[in-house]
Amino acid sequence: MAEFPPFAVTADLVVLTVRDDALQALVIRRGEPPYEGDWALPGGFVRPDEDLDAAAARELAEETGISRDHVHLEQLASYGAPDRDPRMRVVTVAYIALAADLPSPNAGTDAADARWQPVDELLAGRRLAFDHTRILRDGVERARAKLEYTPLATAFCPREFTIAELRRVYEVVWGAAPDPRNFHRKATKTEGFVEPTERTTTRDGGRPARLYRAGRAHHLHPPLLRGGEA
Amino acid sequence: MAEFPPFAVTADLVVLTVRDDALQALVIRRGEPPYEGDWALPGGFVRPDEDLDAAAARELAEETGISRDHVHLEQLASYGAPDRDPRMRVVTVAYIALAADLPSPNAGTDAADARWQPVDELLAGRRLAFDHTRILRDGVERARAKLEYTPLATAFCPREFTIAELRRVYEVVWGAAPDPRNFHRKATKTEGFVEPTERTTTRDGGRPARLYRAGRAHHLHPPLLRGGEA
DNA sequence: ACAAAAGTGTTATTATTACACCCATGA
DNA sequence: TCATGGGTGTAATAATAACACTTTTGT
Repeated sequence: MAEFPPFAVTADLVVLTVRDDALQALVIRRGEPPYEGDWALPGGFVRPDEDLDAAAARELAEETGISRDHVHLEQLASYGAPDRDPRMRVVTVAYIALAADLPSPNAGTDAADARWQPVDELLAGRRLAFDHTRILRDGVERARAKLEYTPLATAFCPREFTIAELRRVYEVVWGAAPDPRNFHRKATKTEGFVEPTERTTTRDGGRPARLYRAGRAHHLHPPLLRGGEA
Repeated sequence: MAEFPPFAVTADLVVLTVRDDALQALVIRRGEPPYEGDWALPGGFVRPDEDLDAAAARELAEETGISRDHVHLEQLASYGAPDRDPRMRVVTVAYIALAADLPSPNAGTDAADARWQPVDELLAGRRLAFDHTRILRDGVERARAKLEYTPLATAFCPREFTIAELRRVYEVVWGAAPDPRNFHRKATKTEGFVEPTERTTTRDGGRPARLYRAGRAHHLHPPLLRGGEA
């Protein structure tokens, strides 16, 4: 029908992991203008016959080699200010991807230079290309909020993990450490949060810790609340 | 940059209100193919120099006459399956708009026929055009979830309202009635949820009820939880 | 006086917090 | 045996849920 203004549509990714006791995001150095040489979030054009989620999964695989089975991938929000890209009118559908610390930091084929960087540094000091600082901030806030009332923290852990490893996710993402003893009870007794295996490990030192897998719940009841807010 | 696949981008709206003791959504009858004669969510193309939020606010004003100051408007999600519109490749950025019951049900200039309809009926029986049933379902679920941990229920109330009116929002949106006495305490004592005025009303019958205004908080601490979930 | 809805008090149950303390391993 | 972290017990506090009861209006 009729006329309509043409837009470019991209899928961009806030890929988060817990690495070296910090929440880190994947950033890619731009090889061409605009913002040449600056760091940016990974992403690219949605193809003509591709759904948005599929585009995000494809970009994730291209830039990191992570397959869709090993991440939590969810749509974050869309960004479409008229001047956000000086070349043309672009609407970006942003996704967050949460993954366990990965074997290879950057195994991309597409990216000239890709690396993990702590989100605190990315949000504080340097500027990312386009409005990617804003997108990253929104993605981190989404992840922080969802740790409260969903079992999403397990997405940052390998397939089998100890309660202490799960707790470290909360420490790092929230920047505040829950009490280890109370956290243990909460995690093991909240229905569907984690499921025990028969195996144990001593990789964290001390007494052997039981290994768990992610449970089946989509929500935590009751939630794990951070302290008061404003 | 160079080549990129062109997309049409629309902003569509899930406009919700509490009306006749039911959660209702605004739907518009389509005057042309495809889906001619079917009901659809209001919305339209984003203009070449318009931000996404501005497009949503403009469509809302055009279809309902509601100004941005009198609604809660927030981005919901984007939908871009390749075949969701048979005419062309369209990505829709969906918004939810929550408003108090309105003076005029439909005062649109754009819409041939617009009306409020209970979301239960829209989600159960009839089919909306395109993937709008899915979008509506997602929007309703977002609203339900946010009532738990934000003061968003006040968005469904007029500027001054009684605690009973606020409680009826929860009754209708959740389909479960909180205890009036406990709800009263929770609403009045949770920091920033509601603020008392000097005025009272007897419009609900019985003893006069104090009128309140929406508070300044963005989150409820502690949250108002629905019963258990799966 | 009565119905109807507002609002307060009280108690049992449940969840959170802050610890003391024991357990099982490696060195 | 000691250090290290895993895991359980317990008591104080806070939040929730259920419901008796008083208050203030309209009719």
